[in-house]
Amino acid sequence: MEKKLRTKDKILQASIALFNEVGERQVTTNHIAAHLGISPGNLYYHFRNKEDIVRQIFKEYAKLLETRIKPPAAEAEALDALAEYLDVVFELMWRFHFFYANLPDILARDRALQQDYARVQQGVLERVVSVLKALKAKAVIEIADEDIADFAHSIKLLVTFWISYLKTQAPDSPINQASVYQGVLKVLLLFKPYATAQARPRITKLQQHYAQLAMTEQTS
Amino acid sequence: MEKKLRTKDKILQASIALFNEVGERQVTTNHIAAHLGISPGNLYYHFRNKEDIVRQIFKEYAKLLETRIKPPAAEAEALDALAEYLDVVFELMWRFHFFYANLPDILARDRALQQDYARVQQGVLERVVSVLKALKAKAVIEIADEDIADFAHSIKLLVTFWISYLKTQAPDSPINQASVYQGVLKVLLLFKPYATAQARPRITKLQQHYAQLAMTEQTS
DNA sequence: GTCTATATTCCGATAGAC
DNA sequence: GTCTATCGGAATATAGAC
Repeated sequence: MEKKLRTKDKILQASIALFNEVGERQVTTNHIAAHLGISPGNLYYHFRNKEDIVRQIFKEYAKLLETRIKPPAAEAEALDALAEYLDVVFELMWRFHFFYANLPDILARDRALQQDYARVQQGVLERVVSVLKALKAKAVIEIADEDIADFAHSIKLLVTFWISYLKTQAPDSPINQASVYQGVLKVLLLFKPYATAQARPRITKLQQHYAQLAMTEQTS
Repeated sequence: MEKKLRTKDKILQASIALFNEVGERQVTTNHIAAHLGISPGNLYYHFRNKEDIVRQIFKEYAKLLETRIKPPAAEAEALDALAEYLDVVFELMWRFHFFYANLPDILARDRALQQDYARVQQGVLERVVSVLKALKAKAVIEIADEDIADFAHSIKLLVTFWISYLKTQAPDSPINQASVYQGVLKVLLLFKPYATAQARPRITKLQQHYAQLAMTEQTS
C-alpha cells in the first residue's frame, strides 16, 4: 500500500546499489546524495553518518535471513533442507554482496555493527551444526561428532569469503549472480567425501542442479 | 656485514610492524614517519607513496615464499612434504598477517599489486595441486582427478582467509601466532575425510603435532 | 524536509633550505 | 638524506535559510 518510498528508504536502496556496484569503501555520503539528486545536508538529516546507513542495511539483511530460513519440517529430507538453506544464504549474499566483498574492513570500522554481526553469526553457526547433525542422523554423511563444529566453521568460512576469494582471483571481472552460485558447488564438494555410498548419487544430483544455475557465465 | 639499516629498510620494517599491529588501512605515511621520528618529507624521499611501500613489502614476502619452499625430495614422504609446506605458508602468513587481514581491500587499491599477487597465487595453486597429486599417488588420500583442482581452490581459500575469519569471529582479541596455527588444523580437517584407512593414523599424528603449536592460547 | 554554504580535519604530496 | 613549511583535495558534518 505504500508505493512511495520515503527519502530515507530511497537512500538505503541507492546505497545498497552503489555499494554493490563500486564497493562500500569507495562510496561516500556525497556520492550517495549526488546519485539521488539530493543535497548532502538532506542525507545527514536522515542518517547520522555512513556507518548509520550500513548498520541499517545490515539490520535489513539480518531480518531477511531470519524470515526466509524456516525451520525444516521434521519429515523433510535432510538434503532438501540443506539445499533450501544454501539457496537462501547465497541469494541474500548476492543481494548484499558488497558486505561480503570487504567484511573485515567494514566490521573494523564499526563496533556496534561488529556486535550485531557476531550475534547473527552465532545463530548461523548453530543452524549449520543442526543441519550437519540431521544429515548424519539420516545417514547422508558420516562424520565424527567431535569434528562437526570444526567442519561447520570451515563451511561458514568458505561461504563467508567466497566473494572475497572471487575478487582476489579475478579483480577485474565483476561479480555476478552465476559466479556467486559457484560457491554453492564448492560447499557441496566439501560435503562429498563425507557422503555415505547411498547418499552420493543424490549429492551428485544436487551438484548438477547448481551447476545449471552457475553456468550462465564463466568465473571459476 | 651490514648491521646498520638504511632509512629505507627502517621504513619497511616499521611499516610491517605498524600494519600488523593496527591494520594497514589505518596507518598513514604520516604515522609511519612519526613512529620512526623522521619527517614525512623524508619518507617521501624514499618511497613515492604508501602503495609503493606495500608493494615492496609484498615483493619481500613473495621472495621469502619462493626461497623457503623447496621442491620436495622425490623420496620424501608425501605427508612430510605437506607438513613442511604448511609450516612455511603459515609462518610467513603470520609475519605478514596485515596483508591477509584485509586482502580484497588492499588489492582493490593497487592494480600493480593485483597482478603481482595473481602471479604468485598461480604458482601457489600449482604447488597445492602437485602436493595433492603426490598424496594421491602414495595412497594417502583418495580423490577423483576431476575434483583435485576444486579441492585445491577450497584449501587455498581456507588458508587465505583464515585470518580474516578470525577477525570477524573475535574482532577484539588480537591475532597471535597460536591462533594462526589453528588454521593448519582446519586444513588438516579438510583432508581427513579423503584419507585412506592406512593413512588416517598418520594424519591424526600430524593433527596432534599442530594442536600443540596452536595450544598456547585459546582462539577457536 | 530540503537546500546552500561552510567549517573542520586529515591525508597525500611537493618545494626548497640545510 | 633530511627537515620545515605548506598546498591542494576530499570527506565529514553542521548551521541556518527556505
